[in-house]
Amino acid sequence: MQPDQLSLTFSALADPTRRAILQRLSQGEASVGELTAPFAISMPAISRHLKVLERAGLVVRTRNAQWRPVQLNATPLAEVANWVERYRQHWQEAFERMDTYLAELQKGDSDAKH
Amino acid sequence: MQPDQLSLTFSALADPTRRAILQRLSQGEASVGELTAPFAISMPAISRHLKVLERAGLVVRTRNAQWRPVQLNATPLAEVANWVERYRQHWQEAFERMDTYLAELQKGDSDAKH
DNA sequence: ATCGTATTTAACGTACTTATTATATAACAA
DNA sequence: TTGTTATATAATAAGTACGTTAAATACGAT
Repeated sequence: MQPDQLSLTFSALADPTRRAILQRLSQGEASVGELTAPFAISMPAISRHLKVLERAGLVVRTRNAQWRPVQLNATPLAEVANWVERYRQHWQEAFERMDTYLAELQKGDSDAKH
Repeated sequence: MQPDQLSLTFSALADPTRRAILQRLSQGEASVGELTAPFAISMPAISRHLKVLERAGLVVRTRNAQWRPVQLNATPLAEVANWVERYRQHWQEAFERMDTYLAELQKGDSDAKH
């Protein structure tokens, strides 16, 4: 049973190296070597990360001589945005409750000074 | 090296069972038994999923007699929304390019009929 | 105390993830 | 052809994930 697209996307995003790769690619395509440079891990490791991103549809790879430029494909992120939006109301309410609570705490504090 | 919060959140969301649990909880708190019922997996398995969600801060658990009601905490999703928003422009452009391409294809088709 | 219900933890198996180093492949250049 | 550069794959190892069943724990009721 292969995972659904959304699970594939979330799982690809669950690694900071891969998110950094996506961020780099948001500024334009890059070769595997260029993507490896900023990290302290080997090129094969990056190559595997790229495979994960590719399987999730988050990058596409072309070919240019001995380089294999990697490009961002952000379209799977639309589904992520849709999914998370359903919870916006919930977290906003939670933050409001937190604010109210902190304000109450503050009030209690200044009362205590008297 | 423990994972950062965002990785923890994405990784918790990368499982369809856990996402279904969150959806259920968005309608109100539930016991572990209630959360297990809709699934074809054992209660210990659900209990583990809940532990993952708890570690990611996506649920909180209270206590009520022998029940341990689980509640949604959507606040970590705010960070997810922020992260993904940075790519909105990219996927919108990609969809536009796709639309343009499909329109071109369509035009080519009708041309071909002549 | 003992029993029943709700839930967690333990023990275990299997499969996946992620890294490493060493080797293979692909394309260009001389 | 031979060498150089860029990248991928193989082999291996350690750690994590996720499911199962069986046993432990926690609480309430009798």
